[in-house]
Amino acid sequence: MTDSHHDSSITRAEKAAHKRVRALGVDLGAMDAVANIFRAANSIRNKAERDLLTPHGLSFTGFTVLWVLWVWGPRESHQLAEESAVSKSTLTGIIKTLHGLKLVERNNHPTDGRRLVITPTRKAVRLMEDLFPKFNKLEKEVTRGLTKQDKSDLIKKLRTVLHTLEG
Amino acid sequence: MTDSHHDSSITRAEKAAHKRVRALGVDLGAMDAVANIFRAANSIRNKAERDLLTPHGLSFTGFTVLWVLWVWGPRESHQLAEESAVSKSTLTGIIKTLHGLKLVERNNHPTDGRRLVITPTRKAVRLMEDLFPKFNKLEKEVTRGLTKQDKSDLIKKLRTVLHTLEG
DNA sequence: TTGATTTCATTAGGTTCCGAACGATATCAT
DNA sequence: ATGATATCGTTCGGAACCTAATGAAATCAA
Repeated sequence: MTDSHHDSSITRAEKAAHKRVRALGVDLGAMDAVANIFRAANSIRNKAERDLLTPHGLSFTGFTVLWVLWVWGPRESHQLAEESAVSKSTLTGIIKTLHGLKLVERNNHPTDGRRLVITPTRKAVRLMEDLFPKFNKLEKEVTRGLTKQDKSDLIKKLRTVLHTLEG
Repeated sequence: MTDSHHDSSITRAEKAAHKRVRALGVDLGAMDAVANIFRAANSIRNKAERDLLTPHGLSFTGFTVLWVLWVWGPRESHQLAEESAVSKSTLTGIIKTLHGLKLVERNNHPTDGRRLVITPTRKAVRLMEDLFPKFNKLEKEVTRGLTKQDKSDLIKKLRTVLHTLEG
């Protein structure tokens, strides 16, 4: 039997891992579930950066921040950091990079001198209108092995995990 | 459109995203599937670093590299980089850090002067024997909202995505 | 009004992360 | 043999990423 047969079977790495931990009373289902979440996230991220983002000078996180601004409109720094799932100090650097690319404006809050309001520029809006459909095309491609129902089930299970983590 | 509420739940973010892209002929299922893979991976990673790894001076990637060495035994650099899903240059830095922690040895390849063989130390093996069951406990906790069958389904769908990416 | 506290963003210091360029070694062609 | 090519790991330059410390501004106490 050759490996030309395409399915979603266990990998060599997983077999080796099972062998290693078999004696330790480990929950293999939980282990493989978490490991595959990481693998999928890394693979998709790398592909998106390579095929789509790097040619535009954007990192994945930079794209995420721009996406949040595109969806929600102007945001204060701390909100933007939270929605983008990065620390405030990381956001400071990202904003600096995006500002250098003329993709965001930094404005003082009208009444509170400590706060900063980040606004996407017209250039950023145009970029996202071009880039996001391409990104979604990539999302569609990487999930093309799943039916609509499969995707719905996958989303539901991942939300369950997220809910557990937040609870 | 002005919102003074502060209820940044996932549902809210997803609703806003849907509203933003509704007119663009986007595949919302693919979008949410990918977004939730990223969210789950980030959350689990952050929790593992915070609760388990940072107290031992390990980064998540450092832990991953150690895990690969623990499962497979001594590896050459390029194999180790590939199994750990990092670039060669990143691995150089990680190995430096792990070497500083006395968790790996760096040995020349017996016949090929270019190659490097990385070996986990006894200290590393002891550390993993202590750490991995705790890590698995965390994996069990974050997936406790899923039945065994749920986890099996989740794994299968993620493998399908990975296979699509590799094909 | 001052001083203490809180709440913002930034800076400081360090690791992780990448691609590209680099030296060193091995291999291949002639 | 010897020059060209390929394959190693490292270095370099720069961005991303974190926590802790700092600076700046608002708020609270008295």
